[in-house]
Amino acid sequence: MNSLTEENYLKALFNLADDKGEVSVNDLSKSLEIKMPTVNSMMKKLAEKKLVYYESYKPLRLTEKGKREAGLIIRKHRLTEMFLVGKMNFGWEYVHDIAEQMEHIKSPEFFEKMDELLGYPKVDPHGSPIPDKNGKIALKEYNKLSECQVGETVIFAAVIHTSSEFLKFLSNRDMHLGIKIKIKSIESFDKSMTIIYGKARTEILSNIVSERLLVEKV
Amino acid sequence: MNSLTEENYLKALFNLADDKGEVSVNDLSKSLEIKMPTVNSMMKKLAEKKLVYYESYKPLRLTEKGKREAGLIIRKHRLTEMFLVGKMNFGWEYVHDIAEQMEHIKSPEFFEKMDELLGYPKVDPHGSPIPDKNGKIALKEYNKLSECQVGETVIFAAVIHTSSEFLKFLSNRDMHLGIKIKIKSIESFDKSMTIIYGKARTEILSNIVSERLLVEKV
DNA sequence: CTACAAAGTTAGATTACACTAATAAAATTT
DNA sequence: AAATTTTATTAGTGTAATCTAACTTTGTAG
Repeated sequence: MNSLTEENYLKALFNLADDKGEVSVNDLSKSLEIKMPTVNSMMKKLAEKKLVYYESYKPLRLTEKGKREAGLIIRKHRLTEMFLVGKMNFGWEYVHDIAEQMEHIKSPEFFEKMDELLGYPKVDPHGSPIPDKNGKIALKEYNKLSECQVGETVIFAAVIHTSSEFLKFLSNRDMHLGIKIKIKSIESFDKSMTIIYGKARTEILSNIVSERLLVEKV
Repeated sequence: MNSLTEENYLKALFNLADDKGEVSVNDLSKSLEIKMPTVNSMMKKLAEKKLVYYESYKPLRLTEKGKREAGLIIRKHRLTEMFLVGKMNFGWEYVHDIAEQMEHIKSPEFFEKMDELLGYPKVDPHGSPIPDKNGKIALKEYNKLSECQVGETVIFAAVIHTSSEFLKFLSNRDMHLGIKIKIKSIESFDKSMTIIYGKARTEILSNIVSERLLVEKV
C-alpha cells in the first residue's frame, strides 16, 4: 500500500509525463512545490517499489505498475468530481479541491457505487477522460480551439489547467461542455478570436483562453 | 489546523469520556492501539494547543475547544454514514470504514451539502445523534433493551459498539431501527430474552445482544 | 501498612518526509 | 572549447509520530 505522499508523487508524474512518458526531477519538484532533494530521494524509494524507472541524471518514467496505480488515483479523483457535480449539485469550479482529498480514500466499493450511480461516465465535468478499473486512460483526439481556422464549427469538449477562476469565467458566459462554437474571425496581431455560440451569442476570447479550450471537429 | 493523527486522538477522547468527561491514558492507548508513552506525549501536545486538560497522573479531559473539535469530526463521520446509507444505498454494516476516512476531509461546503441533501437529519443510520455545527451533541435518553422488563413494549432506537458482523446479524433478522419490540420473557439463568416484533416474529436474544440494543419506552 | 501490580512517565531510538548547503553532472552560451 | 547556468545528487538536519526499556507514582490485596 502506498502512502498519501507517494500517491501524490505518482499522480504528478502521470500528469506531467510528455509524449515519451518522461518527466524531469525539476518539473516534478515545481509541480509538487517540494524541493528537488526531497523529490530525488522519493524517486529512489518509488524505484525500489517498482513504480518508477530511475537512473541518475536521466528523466523519470513511471513503470507499468506505476502508471496503473496513478491511473487508479486519477480515476477516483475524476469519478468524485463527476459525482459532486452530477449528484450533489456542485458547480464545476468547486469540485477539484474536494476530489483532491477524496482520491486517497481506500474503498473500492465506494467508487464502484459512485460509478454505478453515475451510469459509468467516460469523462469528468471538465471533459477529462476517466481511467478504467485498470487505471487505463483513453486518449482523446482533441484540438486546441486556438489551433482552429476561421469559419470552422467545433464542439467544446474539455478544458485544460482548470483553475476555479477560469471555470467561473466560462460559466459566466454560458460556455458549457458540448456547445457548438463557430469561429468568426481571428485577429492576426494577438490571435484573439471572435466566436459565435448558443443563441447567436458573440464573444471575443484572448489567445490565453482559446489555448485552454479543447474542441472536437464536426 | 489539527493533523489527521490529532483528530483521531480527539475523537477517541470524546467517545471514551465517562459521565465526568474523564478518560485514562491506558484506555485511550488501548482504544487507539497506540502505546502509552506515545499517547502520553501526544496529550502534552494537545494540552499545549488547549484541546486537553493534562496533569501528570490525573485522568484526561477535553477542554471546551477540544470537545467542539471532536464533535465536529464526529458530525462529519455521522453525516457521511447517513449519506452513504440514504443516498448511495449502502447497507448500515458497510459505512463505518468509509466514514472513518471521510471524516478527515476539509471542506465545510461538502458536509453542508450532504446535510442539506439529507434534509438535516438528527441521527445516523445506527441511531447515534449527529452533532450540530458547533460540535454540540444532543444526549438521548435511551435504555438498554437488557434493562427492560417482561411485558414492556419498546421502540428500537440505536445500536452501540456497532461491528459490521453484529449489524449483519440484526439485518438478517429484519431488526431495523424504529421497529416495536415486545418482551415476552427473560430467562433468569442467562438473561436471554424472547421478543416479539414485526409480523408476530419471535426471536431469542442473548444478553450480549440485548445489552447492545438501545430502546425508547412508549 | 507494606508489598506488589497496574498505570503513567521519561529517555532514547526509529521511520517517513520535509528542508538547506555543498557538490557534481549536463546543458547552454559565448 | 571554455565558461556559465541549470539540473541533479549527496550529506546532514529537523519534526511528527511511532516504538522499547527503564523508572516512578498510584492503587490494591494481603
